[in-house]
Amino acid sequence: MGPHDRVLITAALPYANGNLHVGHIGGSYLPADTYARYCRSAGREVLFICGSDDHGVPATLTARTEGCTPREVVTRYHEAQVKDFQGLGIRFDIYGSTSSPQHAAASQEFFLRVHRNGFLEKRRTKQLYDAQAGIFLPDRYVTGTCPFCGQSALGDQCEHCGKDQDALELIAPRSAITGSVPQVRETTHWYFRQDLLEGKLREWLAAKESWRAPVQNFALGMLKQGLKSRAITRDLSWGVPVPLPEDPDAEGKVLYVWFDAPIGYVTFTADLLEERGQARERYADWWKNPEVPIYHFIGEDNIVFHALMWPAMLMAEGTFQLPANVVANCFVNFQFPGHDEEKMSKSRGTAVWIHEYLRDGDPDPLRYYLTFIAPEAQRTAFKPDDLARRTNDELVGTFGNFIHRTLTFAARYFDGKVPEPGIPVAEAEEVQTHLKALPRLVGVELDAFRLKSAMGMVMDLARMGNRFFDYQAPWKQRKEDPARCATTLHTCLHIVKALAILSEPFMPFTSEKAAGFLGLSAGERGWAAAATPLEAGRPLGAAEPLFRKIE
RNA sequence: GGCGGCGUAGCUCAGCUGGUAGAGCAGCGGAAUCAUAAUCCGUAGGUCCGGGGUCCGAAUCCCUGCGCCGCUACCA
Repeated sequence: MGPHDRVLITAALPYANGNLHVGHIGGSYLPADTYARYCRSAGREVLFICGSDDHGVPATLTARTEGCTPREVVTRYHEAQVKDFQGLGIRFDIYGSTSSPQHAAASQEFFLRVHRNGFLEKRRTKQLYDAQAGIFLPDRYVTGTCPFCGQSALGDQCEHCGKDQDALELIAPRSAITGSVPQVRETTHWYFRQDLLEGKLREWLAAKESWRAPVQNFALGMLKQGLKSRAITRDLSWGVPVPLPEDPDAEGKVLYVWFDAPIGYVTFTADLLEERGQARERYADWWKNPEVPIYHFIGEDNIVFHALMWPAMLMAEGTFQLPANVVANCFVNFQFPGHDEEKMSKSRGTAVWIHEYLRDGDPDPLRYYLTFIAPEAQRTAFKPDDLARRTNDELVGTFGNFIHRTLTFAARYFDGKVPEPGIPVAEAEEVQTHLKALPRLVGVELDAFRLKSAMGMVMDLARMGNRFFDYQAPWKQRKEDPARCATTLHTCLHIVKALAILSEPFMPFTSEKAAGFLGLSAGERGWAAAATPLEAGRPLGAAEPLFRKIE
């Protein structure tokens, strides 16, 4: 058993205004699912939480374009995302929605506590307003000319000179939504005084020893520059209403998505417990219990929020514990053969969409490949050729082949049963020794979130199996030394069992099939069971190829 | 501009707190035939981006130059 008996794992909330591509999966959902599966296999009590982030401007714009309601937009994408996750075996305990009434209530309560604790400040500001669309424009929806370099720029930042912009300073501003000339209007917003928490945040972050360096460095670097208080309300109709009924300024305002979204993790935890017949309030057993580590899996773009703003929110609220780790991956770029690496992009057609992949692709090879190229420390690129090569060489050739050759051999020459080990053989004992230690070794890597390394150890086991099989040459031993042959197969079957169990976090569908060949019941598939061999006489099922070649 | 990252074999990358360069794939040579021709063995291949410094000793620490990249607060 690992360091903790109970863990709370979250994966970044996908925005419910688009489909998922391999970058999303590799960056956040797959690592989170892999870790969650490992924890479950190791016997820990796990809550694996995710859901769609339904609020925000883009959903309202999509709705406007399509002539439907934001609700319809987010429902459609929410369902599409659920399908994608299921197809890939990403198994959340709950996939909630931030547009639920429960979430609104939870966010409002959180807001009020932060307010009462003195971390909110009301300010009157000027902002650009699109009269034609009838909405205040977020900075990035304003285009114009950069006052610094004279080139065209967006309202939040100039791409040419890199300077931060104040949308109000842009020359000849236009609304990116309607193209009309925006008006300057006054409005009131509530600002979150995260700057008051800089010292506490720095102290908390600096003490983290096991965080990935890029995450910690990045967050500490931001702190060095100083946090700005940040508006956490918006003039929109789609979102969680600001819960200050006695204040006329609050009318028609909602919470900023990045304020309500992370609270979604808490809401969904309560939703899940309710589903399981417990009181919603029991969420506190997880969120306010220092015995339970909370791990947030996110993409690199989210570091600011999860390592700074969200912890600041939790500190300001005052009753929650802070995340134990924020596990961030970098982006995955995309590279067609013969082309330069590019960002995943909808418009340029350089994204591999999950629903398209799943039409004729198997989930496990994608999971395997994404874990192998996982950008744990730096960006990497998704290359279709590379996916095919790794599938064919490593999954078909090494992993699948070892299991298949072992099982077909046992079926043919040992009557489809696990043989009684014959005489002791030194090499077989070495394998036993290795297998005895392996679950723990792989577990150490997983608990340190070195998923690529952990999976590499599992693949190495398959290589070891092939090497052992060839070296022993049971097809020869069978005739010359049947006792040794029995030992060989007994050992190989133990390796198959270990592969079936230890590959589960990475390739759950394959693991399920392999465990089925061995007739392993759910109770026999626990992580530590990989260390012990199959008992002699156990009947084996018929093996079939675990993977098919690509192309 | 500010902050950060990367540059190791033909390719993709490992190399934690400094102690004689590693893996997979591709290449070359061989073995084997139980297996989805899937496997195994052997072999070759690197002034660890350049330059300085610290040290008995640096891919590893410090400085500097070059090249690539990211973030900069609503793209995982």
